[in-house]
Amino acid sequence: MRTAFRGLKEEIRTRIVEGVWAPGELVPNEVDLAVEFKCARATVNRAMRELAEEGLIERKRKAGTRVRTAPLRQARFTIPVVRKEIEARGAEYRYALVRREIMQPPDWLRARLNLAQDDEVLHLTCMHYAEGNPYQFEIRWINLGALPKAKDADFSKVGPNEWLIAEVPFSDAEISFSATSADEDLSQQLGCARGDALFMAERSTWWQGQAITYVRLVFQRGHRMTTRY
Amino acid sequence: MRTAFRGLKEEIRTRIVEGVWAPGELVPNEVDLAVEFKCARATVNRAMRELAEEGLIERKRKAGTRVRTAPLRQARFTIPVVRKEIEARGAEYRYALVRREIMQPPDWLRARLNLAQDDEVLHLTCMHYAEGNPYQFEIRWINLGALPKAKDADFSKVGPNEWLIAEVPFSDAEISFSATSADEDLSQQLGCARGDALFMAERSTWWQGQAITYVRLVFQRGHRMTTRY
DNA sequence: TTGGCATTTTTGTATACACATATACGTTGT
DNA sequence: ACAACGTATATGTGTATACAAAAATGCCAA
Repeated sequence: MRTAFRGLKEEIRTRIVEGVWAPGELVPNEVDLAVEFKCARATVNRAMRELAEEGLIERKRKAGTRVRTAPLRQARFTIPVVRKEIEARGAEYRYALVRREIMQPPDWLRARLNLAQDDEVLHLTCMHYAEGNPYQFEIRWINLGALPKAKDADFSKVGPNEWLIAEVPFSDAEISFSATSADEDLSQQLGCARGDALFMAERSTWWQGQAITYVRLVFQRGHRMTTRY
Repeated sequence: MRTAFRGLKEEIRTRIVEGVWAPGELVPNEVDLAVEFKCARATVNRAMRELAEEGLIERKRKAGTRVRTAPLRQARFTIPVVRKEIEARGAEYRYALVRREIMQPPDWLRARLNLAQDDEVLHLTCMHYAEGNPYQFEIRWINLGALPKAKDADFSKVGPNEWLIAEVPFSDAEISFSATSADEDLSQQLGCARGDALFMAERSTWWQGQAITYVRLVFQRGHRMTTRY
């Protein structure tokens, strides 16, 4: 309980999880709590605001603050750079460029990224290894219309992800997770059987309304993405 | 720009994404920004604190605030109740209890939930349908040692998830996502071929140090979990 | 009864001020 | 050269105060 608002937050949190303040019930207002805890209203306000942010309580002017009946369960994932993810586990990271090709985008990609008629794309496939074992297969397309520099970049040593982060650090993205079946290519690269179920992430990235890249990341067999909340 | 700190936040954000303040660079300190924007330092502080929370900038006392070189990419998922998820899309939701059984927990479950020697578990399997089509297969174990009430609950109309949310609304959980291959049971229930790759979520739930439940949620073929960030 | 308006309560935001705390950096002493 | 120490500085937190904005409530009039 180093600081007041933190202590307050925890106190309120325990009162809620222990059921002192039941779901749906009205929590005392800020002024009353400030009196009870002998602090300023601003301090109560900060504690409550953060708890609302976390989805534990619901606040409305005049109506007051109440404990959520159905708590808003939300989990937060940090999307790691694959190299750091591997190194964080104390494993040795290795990268390899598998294929590189400049091409006209297929229709599905043109639609997905909303590309212009004459935009070309750089198509890359890469492998990421952890401790020598296949870890992640990366299939990427980069919009050369938005990022012509990518044509001259050397992706044999540094993966496109890290290159892009250095080049376009702040972008909007849509990410989705799903399962996919290992085709011939995937089973070869990831060292698994054809038809194995693999965890896959797809990400489309934009910067100032322009499509930058679309990537599929297919993980080794048995991969799990975990978080607590 | 309804409120000052929001406007400030957006202004700072654009300066960062547009590259006015480059990655790794020091941004002006709170006092200077307060002068520039003609507001109080507390207002600047709030804007900056939230941006740090979002992973855009990094703050250290005395050292100042700098733009993150590798922006902390983090996505937030709201974990929905399956019924609401389906109804939110305007589809009709239907639920069915497939199996119900009270049993001794298998060893792997005992280990995972850290169960006592004589704890029994309620094993349930259920189906969730959207617009009449299989949507999600639920395989659940509830620790009767912690929640004896569950023995008498009627899970034929309301799914165990919704029952549990009403019963133990605020719990800690660990969730993980992966891919699994459809076995005989899954392919039957979800109407897909054996061996199909399916997206799966697993969740272990605790309340005050006691294991409540472990559940596997296997989704229909082709399911995606998507978010923007 | 019902619709609309004014009142009042509660949270939301902003300000000025104070002090705490971490820590980069320069200074001093060996 | 290097370690120890002190100091300055930027962020972190807390308080008192003020006004704004939303919205539930009650009142009044048609």
